[in-house]
Amino acid sequence: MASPAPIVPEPQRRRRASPLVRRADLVAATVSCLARLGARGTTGREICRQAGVSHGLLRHYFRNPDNLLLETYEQLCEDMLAQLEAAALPYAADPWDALHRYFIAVFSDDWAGPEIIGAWMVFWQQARSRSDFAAVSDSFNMRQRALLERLVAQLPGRERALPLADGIALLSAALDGLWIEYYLSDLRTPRARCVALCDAAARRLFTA
Amino acid sequence: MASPAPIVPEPQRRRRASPLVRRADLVAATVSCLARLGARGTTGREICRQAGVSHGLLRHYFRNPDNLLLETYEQLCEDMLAQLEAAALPYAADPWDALHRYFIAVFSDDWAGPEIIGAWMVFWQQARSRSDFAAVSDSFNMRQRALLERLVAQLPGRERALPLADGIALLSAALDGLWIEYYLSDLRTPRARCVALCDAAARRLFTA
DNA sequence: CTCCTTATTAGACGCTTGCCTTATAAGCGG
DNA sequence: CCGCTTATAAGGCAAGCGTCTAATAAGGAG
Repeated sequence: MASPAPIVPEPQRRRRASPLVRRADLVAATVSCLARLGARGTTGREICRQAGVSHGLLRHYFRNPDNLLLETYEQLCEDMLAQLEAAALPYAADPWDALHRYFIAVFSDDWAGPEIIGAWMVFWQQARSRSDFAAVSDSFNMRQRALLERLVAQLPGRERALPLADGIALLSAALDGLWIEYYLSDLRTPRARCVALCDAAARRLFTA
Repeated sequence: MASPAPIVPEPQRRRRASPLVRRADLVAATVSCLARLGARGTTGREICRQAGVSHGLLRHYFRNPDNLLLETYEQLCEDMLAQLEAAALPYAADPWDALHRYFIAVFSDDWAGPEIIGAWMVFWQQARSRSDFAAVSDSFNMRQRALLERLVAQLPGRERALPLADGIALLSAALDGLWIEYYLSDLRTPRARCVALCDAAARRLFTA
């Protein structure tokens, strides 16, 4: 027989990490948890479990789990916006191409990947009841909309069949809708088709 | 001084109700809870609290809270589909008008009202991880899509700028996107504008 | 009116969560 | 090499949840 287990189990490894790294770890674990387990399964303890740290550590970096959630939301939005701008803003001879690159970026694995996309749904839900989440959501939507407007404004063609504001609102809505569709079943509406549909919608909405 | 409270508090009123009524009560309470409190706040006990029954009763009608959730989802889908059909299918001299009525029904207070709309988000979320919810979601989407196809097929005009399938996919996506938009802030994009945008999109997508 | 089904309540149990406190050691400054 | 900061682990506590069991009465059948 093996010797009995020690009464006091030797403490877990404690490799000390830079605060910034640990915060990033926790944020990443939060996204993963939200995507995999949804709002109900995402608890402070579960996040720490996934991050491989003791549950006491959460409090050391964030006041409470909700706070971590909010910060995760902020960072996800920030990252996505930065990436969208990086993809679409560089000069392109053809403005339609810039828009196309924007569409591709929207459906990138970095935001719409199976390990992430589920988190957005939770955040949207929070945005309806919690004002702090709503503020982040509003800011994000406004900035994304502004970027889209900027891209559309570059398109050639003076006469349009639709008021510009309507066209942008519709394109934006279609984008969101396809996103949901992709979210619900990434097989039924694969990424390539989503992008192609966006392209088609843009042509149809912004040319006479 | 009043006499001391009895040791055994007299049991709550027990008015017996028909099983069907009680089930409906619980389902209604579930929707309300989901909309008001989100996925995290919607617990079996909270639902019963809201329905005004003891928490033991849930088990009497449903095997567990998750089961109640699923049944609620099914019923919500069923009701919405029935209402959409009732609104759009009656004969109209002008097929565009039938489509218009369909749009109005989609944004009706019965499904998109502030006391309900939050529930959908939770269900969508469940649909990603739980296969039984996914099945309901798939069925609902297919039937709704079929209805939309039927309405679009009635529209006049042979030549179209877009493949029909693309047009329907885009219109459906725009519908969903506007729905989200309306969900996130029913002030920013009021119902009337949502419907108007849908009308505009349909004209633009299904005429040459 | 009585009895029997069953809708309903009440409570116990084990588990998990969030919050807080305490103890420990990792790693840097001296 | 030593000591101080602080990142980290561990555990206790109350509250809430889901599950299950037992007790009770409401209301129709006879």
